[in-house]
Amino acid sequence: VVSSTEMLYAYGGARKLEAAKKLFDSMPEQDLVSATAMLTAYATNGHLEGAEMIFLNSMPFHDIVSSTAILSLYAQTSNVVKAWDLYQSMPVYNLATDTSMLAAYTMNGHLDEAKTMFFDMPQRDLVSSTALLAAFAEAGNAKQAETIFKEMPERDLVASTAMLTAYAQAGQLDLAEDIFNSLPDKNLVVSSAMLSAYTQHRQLEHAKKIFDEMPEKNLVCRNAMLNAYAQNGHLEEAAKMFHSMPEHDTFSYTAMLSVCSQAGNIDHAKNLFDQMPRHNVHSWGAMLAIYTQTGHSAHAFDAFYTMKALEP
RNA sequence: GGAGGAAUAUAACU
Repeated sequence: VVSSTEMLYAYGGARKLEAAKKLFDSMPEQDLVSATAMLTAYATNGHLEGAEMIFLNSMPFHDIVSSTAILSLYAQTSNVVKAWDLYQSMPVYNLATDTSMLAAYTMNGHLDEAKTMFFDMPQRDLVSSTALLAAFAEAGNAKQAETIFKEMPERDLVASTAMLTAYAQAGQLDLAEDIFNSLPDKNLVVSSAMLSAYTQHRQLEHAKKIFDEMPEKNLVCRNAMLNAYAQNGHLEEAAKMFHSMPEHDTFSYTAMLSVCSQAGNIDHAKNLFDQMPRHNVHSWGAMLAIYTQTGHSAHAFDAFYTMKALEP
């Protein structure tokens, strides 16, 4: 059971959900630990139904680790109410549990609840502090983010990235650059954050330089570069970027819809929209912009109401 | 042997 669980964990981390499922189903005995590893594999892939099924049907009982695993998934998938209900029902808490509940707030724009949660927690550490810092960052509150950052006894790359984003959101590009330049080791995430900071401040050349110097690239940083072109009016470069990407997600498509909107190309937009794997408020919002701007008011109303219905 | 934090997209509002 132990070695199979290690394998399960590895499959989960490698996003090999099918392989994980197969292995889990073939295990002669499943225990709470292996079931939690399977739950986490679903969670890593954003698969809420699968994770809930494991949680409800494949666990002899729930401990703090298994409950925290699904709590974290509720946070990621914007299920704040489910997260709170589960959290309430738990007999004991620890730092990871509290931080997951905190993340349910910070990841979904509930800044006031996040603050209350954070200061009511019996313990705080680098991880929980970074969660709140990121919430301040998103709210454009660099001052409060800075307070948290400076009070941290130790900082890591994750915390520094959150602080960089806080400065960028607040329009303090120079301070964001200071953080970036002070880092001895950079990764894909912090470089993407800096890239987007340059995009936001209309410094396309700097954004491109960061992108070109990145030793590894993934979907997120390619989307970020696509948006650097799109948001700075370089429509042809944006299209070229889009077509050169090995894969696309809803972020890539929505960025391209915005390119079509700027180019006034409604037919291409419709094509892209139909190709999208999923539609959400962002894709409908982009279509709304296109319809509004081209005077297709009936379609615009459709898009508007569809969007409203999708809103959480 | 299993759980928590950072980067990318949308009309309007702020």
